[in-house]
Amino acid sequence: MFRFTKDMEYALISLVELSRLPPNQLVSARELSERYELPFKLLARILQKLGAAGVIKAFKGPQGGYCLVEPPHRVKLGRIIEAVRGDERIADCLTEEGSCAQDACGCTIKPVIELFQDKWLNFVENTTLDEFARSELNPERPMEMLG
Amino acid sequence: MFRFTKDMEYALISLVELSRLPPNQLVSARELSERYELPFKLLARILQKLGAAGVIKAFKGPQGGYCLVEPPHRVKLGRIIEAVRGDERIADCLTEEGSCAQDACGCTIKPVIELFQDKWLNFVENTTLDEFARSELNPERPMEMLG
DNA sequence: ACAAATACTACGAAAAAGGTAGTATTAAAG
DNA sequence: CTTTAATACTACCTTTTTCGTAGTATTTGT
Repeated sequence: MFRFTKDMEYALISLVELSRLPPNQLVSARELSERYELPFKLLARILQKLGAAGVIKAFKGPQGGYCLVEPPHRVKLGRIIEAVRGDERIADCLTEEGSCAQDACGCTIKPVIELFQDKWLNFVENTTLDEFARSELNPERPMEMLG
Repeated sequence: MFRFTKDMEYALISLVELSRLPPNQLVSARELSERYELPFKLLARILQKLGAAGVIKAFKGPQGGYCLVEPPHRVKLGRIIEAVRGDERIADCLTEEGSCAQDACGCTIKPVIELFQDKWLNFVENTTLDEFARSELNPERPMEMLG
């Protein structure tokens, strides 16, 4: 449990990159994929999820790409997880309201998981993208090398 | 990412149960398995891990079973995770010291993951078993029903 | 000696994660 | 209006992890 998935890793790499972008500038999936040597198609799909969730904005066509919708300090970690994973819950028996989905869900440990869920939510809702954006990434190919 | 595994669920159910045990009393894997309708062999293996990690103490033979080694407020969540999962890290590129295992680990996002890891560790090291033990469990078969 | 408990290991099925491929759609640029 | 470079979507496959079962060994109280 609680392993960092590639999906989340790629999403954060991309979002940190977007966080450093000058205003009105875009980065394409191709650029990100080459700079950090990430599988293009997979990365593209993740960016599409972030786009569908409204975390980033997409522009089609030549010279297209992505940019953030809001400034990094407004982007909560929880929203990123929700966009990439589909939801933020740590167990199936928890709905959005924090109660069992079915009546007889057989989740004997639900109260314990709810406590865990509360603590987890408090964590992801109080961590924002700018905290990550301050970290240094290590691209395989720096900007200068890419035409 | 960050899903509650069955291993952790079964471990917490067991540990909460052990937390409520009167002094000098034991609970066996069989009892726990029947009371909460958990797969016996799987549960036994998890308890063995907790035993090997020194979280609980095992007694063999008839009338044997398990009990906590320390009081619940001394048992950190991190120790439970470590016992059940093998380690507490959220990504492979993090060693115990928080640095890359290999020199060229290709982990471009390491600094970001380190930040995440710090926050995660802070969470699991500041949460103890007694917080969970206060929750109510919902056994399939209450004590009275078991002989 | 017997029975009841833990300890250990190997194996297999199911689910999730990680990745590839192909096609459709959009839009800028000539 | 054709080309081209970008995103959007879907289906499929491989690998890894999780989940569970089975069998055997070991310990220990009666």
